[in-house]
Amino acid sequence: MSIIEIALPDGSRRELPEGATAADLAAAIGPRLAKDALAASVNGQLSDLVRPLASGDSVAIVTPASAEGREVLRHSTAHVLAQAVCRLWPGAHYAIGPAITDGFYYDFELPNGEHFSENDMERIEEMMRTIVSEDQPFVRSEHSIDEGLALFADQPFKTEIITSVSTGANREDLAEVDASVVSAYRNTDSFVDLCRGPHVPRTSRLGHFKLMRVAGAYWRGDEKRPQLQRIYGTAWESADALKAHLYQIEEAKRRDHRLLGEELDLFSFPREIGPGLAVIHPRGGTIRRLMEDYSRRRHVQAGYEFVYTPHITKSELFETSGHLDWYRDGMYPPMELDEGQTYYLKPMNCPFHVLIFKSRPRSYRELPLRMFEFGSVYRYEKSGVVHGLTHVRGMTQDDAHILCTREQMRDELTNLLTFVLGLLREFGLNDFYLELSTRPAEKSVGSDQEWQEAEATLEEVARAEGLELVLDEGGGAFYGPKISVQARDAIGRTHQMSTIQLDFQLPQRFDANYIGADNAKHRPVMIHRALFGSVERFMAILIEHYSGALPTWLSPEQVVVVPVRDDHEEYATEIRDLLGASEVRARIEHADEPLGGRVRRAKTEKVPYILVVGDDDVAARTVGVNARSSESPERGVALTDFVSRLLAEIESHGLPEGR
RNA sequence: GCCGGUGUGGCGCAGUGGUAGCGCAACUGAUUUGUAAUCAGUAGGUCGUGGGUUCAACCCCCACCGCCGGCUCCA
Repeated sequence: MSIIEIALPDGSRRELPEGATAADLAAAIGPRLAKDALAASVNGQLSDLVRPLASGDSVAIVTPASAEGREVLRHSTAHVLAQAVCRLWPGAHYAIGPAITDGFYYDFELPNGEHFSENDMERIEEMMRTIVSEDQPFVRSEHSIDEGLALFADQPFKTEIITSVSTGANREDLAEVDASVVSAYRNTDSFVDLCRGPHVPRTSRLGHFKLMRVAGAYWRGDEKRPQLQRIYGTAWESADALKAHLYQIEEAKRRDHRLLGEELDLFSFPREIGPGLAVIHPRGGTIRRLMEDYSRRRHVQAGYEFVYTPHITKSELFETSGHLDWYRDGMYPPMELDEGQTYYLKPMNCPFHVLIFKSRPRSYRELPLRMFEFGSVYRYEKSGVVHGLTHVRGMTQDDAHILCTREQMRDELTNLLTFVLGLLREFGLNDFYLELSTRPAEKSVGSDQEWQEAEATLEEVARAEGLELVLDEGGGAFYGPKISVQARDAIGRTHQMSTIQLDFQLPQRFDANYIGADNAKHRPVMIHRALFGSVERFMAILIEHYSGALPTWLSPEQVVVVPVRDDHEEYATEIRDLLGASEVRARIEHADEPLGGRVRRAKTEKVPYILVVGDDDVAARTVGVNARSSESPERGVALTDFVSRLLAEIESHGLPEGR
């Protein structure tokens, strides 16, 4: 018998008899690996353990506690879900069931127009556990298109997939797959699923899963096609990993800005006003004012000028800008006035700013012209997508448009990116990566040269910042490339923050130009940019990032002074007034209930500093400092020391020196 | 928009085809207190809205509204 040679990830080589499988390889390496092995990665491609290896293959054994391992076991768990549903609802159609981040889903259509309800999850889960305990094998088979169609004759979604495979409709999937063959995985005589694989060897390798929710999902994501029911689940390699994930979900719930917004009395969505339209309460208003004030200050320093524009406009403006052509669905319906004029609420600020630029002839000496506005815009978001402050119908953008010459573009972008990151860091976000969206494949405006130059500049600028850069090939708008700053929050979620967008179209549509040094007309380049994105959404992200415990400089209330008895109130008042004189937001919690209760209230309100003052403090002009950030209170701190500490913290935004 | 869930005093929840309850908050009074809940009392709801079934609906049915989860992470 001949010998094959396999390369292992550590660079070593191992010889195996011909016909050996990845399972054999794992066994040859060690019993523990053999027991752990779920699948294999053969020359970078995931494959089943039982597939024979060829000489020269480089093979890595895939184990459960790895990204690939989880992907495989999640995908296999999805099959178990499908089988469970088919057992409980004979005749059910199953569509697709991939592994996704943290879990899997499967889309179904039940017979007789039946629907899952939330209560069914428990039954299905039970059936899944039965299937796991039956220790069914996953057996791969390969079929011709005709065989495949016969095998899945009663599964319309599967037959559609097979047909699309055979016609090569799904190119990217099949780059390396023979379009005349499909594969299937069989668990039992009665359950087989069309699938590329790979899968775990047996169902007993699964088990740490939980069905999370049921949701509607259109077949192929297309609203015009049938709506299926999607069951989402999560699956992990161990009970502990599952538990940790469920805990993480709980943690995210605890931080939900919608709940904290209510608890901390920051904002609300009165139903009298309408979905996605928030009112910001005084406490939330303080946060927002501080955010905006700080942003304004930074923008002034960075050479921006402030402009103000109306909330509504004649339709003509959005006809010229082109928004009515490609953004109409996102706009509130028009208002028809008596004189036959049509007005729209603005979904974007850019055309207004272009008009300011165009209000008189411009010289190259005026450029770059940087116009900033906290611009409130209204967008008619679909009713199902509005969500807290993050997806609303009325919001305020920290919007600016820079008009500059092409020669200035590079410097502007460079400075802009530094500016953005600097500003975001002041709010305590510090884990970023960048995403560059390049020219879309189909239609786009602007010359090749413009695009290339802009993309190259954005890329260069991104690299100069030394941040991770993710390429979103073809993801730019048709009118220009885009760079977006993504930030990771305290629990590792990423949020798209700032966007910087080049625009070759708008100056052209409005025929905006400037007179150059050569005394000829030139077209300026336009840069759209929002740093917070929407002020409301940014506020929501901060609330979640900090679990509502905003840094002292942003806290609606910074200090609560708690006199022990009411004869300490005079001293407490003095402290409050002293702080007030430095614009510190402080209030007194009067001595009409026990100290513990008053401290507790201030704690639940997440006030950064509670100052307890009693006999000792009045005598020595000290305070007892109970800081939000510390486990135990500090007694006898000199009042002057506390004040200077506090002011320094507020001034520095609580960030370390040399930030 | 579509699918599923949900809607009870300001907030968090209970509740049953037969006159609506608890905790917190609020208000009043007492309590004068050294670091996460002092005690007592009072008030507050046409049970999301509109229809229907019934002798009787918060509960059952229908419609609408709001909110929650999701709706191309692709055999």
